Amino acid sequence: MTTFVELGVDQDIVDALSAKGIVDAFPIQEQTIPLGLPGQDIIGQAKTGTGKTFGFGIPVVQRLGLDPAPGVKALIVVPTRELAVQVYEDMDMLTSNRSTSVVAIYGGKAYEGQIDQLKAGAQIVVGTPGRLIDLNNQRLLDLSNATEVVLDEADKMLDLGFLADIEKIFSKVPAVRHTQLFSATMPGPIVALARRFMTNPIHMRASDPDEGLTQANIKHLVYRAHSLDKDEVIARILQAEGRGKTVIFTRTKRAAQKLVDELNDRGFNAGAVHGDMSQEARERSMAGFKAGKKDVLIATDVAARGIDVNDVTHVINHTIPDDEKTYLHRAGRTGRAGKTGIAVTFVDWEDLHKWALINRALEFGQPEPVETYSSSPHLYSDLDIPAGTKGRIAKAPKTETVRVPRTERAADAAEDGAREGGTRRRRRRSNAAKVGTSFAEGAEPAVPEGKGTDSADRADDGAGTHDGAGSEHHDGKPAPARRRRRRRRGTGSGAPTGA
DNA sequence: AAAAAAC
Repeated sequence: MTTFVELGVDQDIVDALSAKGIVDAFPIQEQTIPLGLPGQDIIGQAKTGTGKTFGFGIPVVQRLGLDPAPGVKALIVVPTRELAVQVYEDMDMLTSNRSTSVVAIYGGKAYEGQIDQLKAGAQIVVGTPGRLIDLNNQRLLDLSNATEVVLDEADKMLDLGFLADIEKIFSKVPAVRHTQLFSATMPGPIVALARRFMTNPIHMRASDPDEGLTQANIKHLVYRAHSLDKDEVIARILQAEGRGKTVIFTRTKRAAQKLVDELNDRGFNAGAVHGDMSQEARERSMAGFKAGKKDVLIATDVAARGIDVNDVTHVINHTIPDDEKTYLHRAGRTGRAGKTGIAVTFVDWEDLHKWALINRALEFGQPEPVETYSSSPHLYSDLDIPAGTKGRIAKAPKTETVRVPRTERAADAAEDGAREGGTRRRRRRSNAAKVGTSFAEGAEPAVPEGKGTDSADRADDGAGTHDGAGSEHHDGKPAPARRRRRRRRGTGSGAPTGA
């Protein structure tokens, strides 16, 4: 571990960090700060929750120096309002021992306060594109001296929904500037596009490219949601012991609202964040969640990126995301700053192709979602994809990846994959083929209703209690239908539901 | 196609 002092960070910034208990630099910070300080353009890529914000933020603050001249000298652009608030708070912390002033500029809020701060001479602006351009058009935000420019969640900022705005913003800042782009995901085509806005950028990756994309601290569990009462199952997960805060993602704003109402009706203390809410209500939810007044947050993908909340132990994908990038960012709300987390994904029947895509892109090596979630609290042993291993199941034998093979062929292939660590490419191809097969089976449920066994479990579960060992039964019968083996696990699985 | 992002 390197300290910030050793990286050449100014003492007042070091003091601000250590006041928050932050002394050692994370790898992405060790790599980018020494380059960012002298003004090197950087594309910084590091996994979720590994400290990218300080990776660009510290150089920005330090490069502005102690120049008291008012006016915007640094611009940090982010994709959502909540992220603007968060990055603003980080920058405000970094500048707490110097006079540099920071302002957050984003929509859904009164203009007045933001304009006042700009007029008062704010030097660092953190904002979302719409309001930034709005105020720039009104000549209330002068970007002509913003020689420090950062795109956070850069791949998102450069995708179609934002690109026109970003081009507009780049046309307003000086041509000679220091430009930093950061994200956990940086697809090749986006990197190529990004170079248009940069000068000889260095692409820094904080991890071995061969390591894969997934965060090693996060365990991924994937369940088929066909004919599953997801609300019920999610409620049960929320009752599991050993749970801290949980973020639940839905595909639509309506689904998010419906779920938060449902969960609150069931007595949970949940909040929502989505684009149909007033900004005030969004921020109330976020603040309540961060402060621990609510321990469940239901969100659309507005909260998929960047949001950093301590002690989120679970991410639940009520609906599977569209692509692997979104999957990675959503899951990355847990397992941050060295902590561990669990990502649970429910795959609806019509979304099997999305799972196939994500499974292949993230190299989970899991041909299909496991059998329907059984409603028992012992879910954590059902499927255990060793993250950060490129899905090389063989490399984690003690993990005992067990699933219910849908066909003999699937079983054979799974064993094949488990045995031969060196055949990743071949296995991946065969996995892809298998997923294709299961998807192509069309009208027939890929897991036949034979999982009625699980339906039975569900019915039993209505009683509310379970014996701790998953291998045991619910109703006196041995668990015959429970075809998968279960493994006792310390957290969450060993305890009664506590319903 | 949804979500996000200005009023």
